[in-house]
Amino acid sequence: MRPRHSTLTPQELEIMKLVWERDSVTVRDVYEALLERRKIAYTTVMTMMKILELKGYLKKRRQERAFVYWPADKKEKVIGKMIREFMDRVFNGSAEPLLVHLVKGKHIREKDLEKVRRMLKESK
Amino acid sequence: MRPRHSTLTPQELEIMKLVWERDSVTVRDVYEALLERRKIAYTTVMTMMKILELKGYLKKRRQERAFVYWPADKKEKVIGKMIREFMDRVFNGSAEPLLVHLVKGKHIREKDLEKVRRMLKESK
DNA sequence: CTTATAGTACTAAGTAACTAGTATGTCAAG
DNA sequence: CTTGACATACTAGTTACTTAGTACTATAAG
Repeated sequence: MRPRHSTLTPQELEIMKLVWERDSVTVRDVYEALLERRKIAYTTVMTMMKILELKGYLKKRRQERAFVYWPADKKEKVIGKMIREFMDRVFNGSAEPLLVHLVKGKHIREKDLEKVRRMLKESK
Repeated sequence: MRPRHSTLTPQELEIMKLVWERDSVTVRDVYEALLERRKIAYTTVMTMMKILELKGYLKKRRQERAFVYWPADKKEKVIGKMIREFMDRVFNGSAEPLLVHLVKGKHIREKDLEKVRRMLKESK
């Protein structure tokens, strides 16, 4: 049996990002935002948001005829879990090799490095 | 249509880690290593490794009766791509918010922070 | 009132991911 | 020579993920 994704799937994340940007949304709001990037059906978005509600990422209430959805948790909390899951899966749970990759690899621009240096100085 | 995973799936990664640890392996090697953690069928491992070869992550040659597999790319390269994919998907491609999460969140132990400070000092 | 619009509910279906069974062939032991 | 061990090849099934069509309902416009 295939295990269920413990965090947001790619498409779910794409929708959640839009919701977090807007605090509360209708299916139509998300549909129109997604349409600007790619072809997608209204009912597809509806299905995805129903799943997100089922999984506990969205809450909803009726407002007139349509449902209004809003995030159940703060973005930082959910993203934090995704980072944790990634570190567990890829680096067996330790952050250090991830940091080494980020610093040694070409992943970071100099501007970002400077910001991290300041953050680290503050958290000393 | 559902898009194919551009990087290693969780189960694929689990196998690749074992291969990288050992340089070259048979299906049986991987099978026995996986068995120590969970119940799995020999043919399941074989299928997965065939897929990994098909996707270009493994190479193989016949050695006597069995195939011997070895990694097509270095671990650092593949993991680097996974980090890049993660940053793209979750943070729209920028490393900075990931670093902020790592430093501000509870993800890093003090010992690791110290190591990063040293690394950053050297890369100044 | 009829019709267009906009929403939900329900159903369906394709593909990737994951798992494993069955068939087949080869080699070594007895 | 038969049998057991062990390898691959082929086939197949389940579930998650993703997408979307169709039916139905309620509201608003003409």
